[in-house]
Amino acid sequence: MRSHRCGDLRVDDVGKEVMLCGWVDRRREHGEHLAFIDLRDRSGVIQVVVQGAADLRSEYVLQVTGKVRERPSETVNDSLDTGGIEVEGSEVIVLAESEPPPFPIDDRTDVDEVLRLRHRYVDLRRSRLQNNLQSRALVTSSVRKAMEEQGFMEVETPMLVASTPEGARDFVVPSRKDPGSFYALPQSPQIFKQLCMLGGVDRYYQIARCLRDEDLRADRQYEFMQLDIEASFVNGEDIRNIVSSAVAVATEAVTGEKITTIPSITWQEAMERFGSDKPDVRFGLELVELTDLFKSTEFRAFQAPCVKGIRVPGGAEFSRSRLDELTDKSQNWGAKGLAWIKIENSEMVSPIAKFLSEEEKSSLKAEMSGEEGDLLLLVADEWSTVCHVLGLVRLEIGRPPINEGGFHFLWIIDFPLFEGTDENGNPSSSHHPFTMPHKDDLALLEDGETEGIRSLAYDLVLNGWELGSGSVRIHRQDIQQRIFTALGIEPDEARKRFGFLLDAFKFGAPPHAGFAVGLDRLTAILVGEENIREVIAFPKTQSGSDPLTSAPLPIDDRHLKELGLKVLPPST
RNA sequence: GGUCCUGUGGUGCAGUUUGGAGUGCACGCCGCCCUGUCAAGGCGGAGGUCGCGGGUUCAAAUCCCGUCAGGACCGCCA
Repeated sequence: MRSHRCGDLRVDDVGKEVMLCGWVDRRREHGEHLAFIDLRDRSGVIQVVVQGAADLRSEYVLQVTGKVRERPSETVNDSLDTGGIEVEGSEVIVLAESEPPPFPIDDRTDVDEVLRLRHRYVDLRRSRLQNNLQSRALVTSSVRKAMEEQGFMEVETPMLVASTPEGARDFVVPSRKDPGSFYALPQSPQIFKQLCMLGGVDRYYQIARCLRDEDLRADRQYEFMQLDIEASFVNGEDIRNIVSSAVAVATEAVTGEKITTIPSITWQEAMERFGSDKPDVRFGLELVELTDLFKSTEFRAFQAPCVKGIRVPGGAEFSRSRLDELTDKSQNWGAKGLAWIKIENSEMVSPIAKFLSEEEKSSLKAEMSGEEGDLLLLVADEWSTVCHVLGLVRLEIGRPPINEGGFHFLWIIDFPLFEGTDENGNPSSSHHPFTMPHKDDLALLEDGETEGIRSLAYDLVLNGWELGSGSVRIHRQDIQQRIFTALGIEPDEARKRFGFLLDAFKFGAPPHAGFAVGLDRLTAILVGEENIREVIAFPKTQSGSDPLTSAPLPIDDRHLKELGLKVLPPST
């Protein structure tokens, strides 16, 4: 139906007879004698000149036959790639008419997102999404190539799997043949990729769809894509090098930026300095350790296991309402309060100034390198609360837009093996129960310790977003048994929950390790989008609905009955 | 489960603080004019459940309560 794409034509094509197809992007009519039509397809826009009246409207689909000609020099449009030429339309066929679109197909209008999602097929015509989807395709094709070149083999794993009690809430699929039983949709191919290693696949990868029924965020959808990787006879560093080169290839493909080495810091350091296990290192405002300084303070609020602060250069200008807002948020995030101190006219100006001794004030200023005009923000509490809250305060105050400051990849290593406790008071795995403990901490595990044990788990972080995580897996049954014991999982229970996997490990398990990279997030950051919905063709809203198809929807009773299901009335 | 923000012709906004006639701006739409525009231009016109429900008031887009939808975040996400 067409000989060329609109945006591909150049001055070299002058004189050619072409046939183009596309949408009416914009029209400029000059009465019954002359009209200019900007014809748009995926490649771009070209001006079609029509002699005589043209009864065309926005978004009509046209097939245009005509000759490419150079524009008169005074009418060249430098802001268009095709601006030096135009097509003299000799025949214009309307392939489809269009009602006026529900919103403008341009880049200037910031349209309500529900409207965009309801008419996503129209939204997709806009260059923002066209470009984003193109970049997304570039990410997947380039990482595929990178993985293949490193000797990885793509293996597909099932979408209908057994539900496991670990991790996120599962999406479930009722079994028709076995009413009352359910498949789960995979949260990740974790088990299967490890089984691939048992199966001698050696180097596995997959661009895998993962599903988790947890509340959505700007960087979270129910379903998302991962570059999933597992390799045998490698250590964690090998895996990190493999992943580093894959994301570097993707970054260069999309942005042209070369990523050479990706620095590593330990989880401990990330928490101490940035109050986060996914630090955004594009800006300062690092946390300052102040616990010792207030060791014997008279001020009750600072008599806590941990005190840290952030120095905000120039922050003395913060208004009272801004500080109150920060305090409210800090409390919402779990702190008892947020202490603020302004350094004005060489004085420590603060509601709490009177509770601090002169010595405390001067050493605080020195410790935090406080200068005239600065604001000092302090939190005192348990170590984890202090880090968590100040980490969020830091982002609230200083975080730049996602597309500023380049691409700061960072490896976070030496995660703790356990974190928190479950409802029975047993420690929980911070990554998953098959994560290999750090070899230097194996002795602690022997002693029945759980606190302070590091694991061979690692995360990849980009500009403050967790891009993915992975670990060295346990391939020895004795160590696995120790972990289950530490987690309070009895042998019977372990057999029930992970029996098939434990069985598999009896038959010659190679040492292996793996990783998974969130491709929606990677793509979003590479194209400078704050929200992964902008790099997904058909995303869901924050409440998990799809305004286009109205999913989720009830199903009829006959269908329910066939599946052996009954819907309870909404609880009140 | 929680905190905060948003909802006004088809679209994007202003108006809400301090209640007084559906008032305004830009784009789009419809009609007419226009032979070199390119976010074309000129003239004219149509288009409104101010998300929804209730309350206060002589009077509510505006104040109060509730609710729905959307968004950001905390919890949650091995």
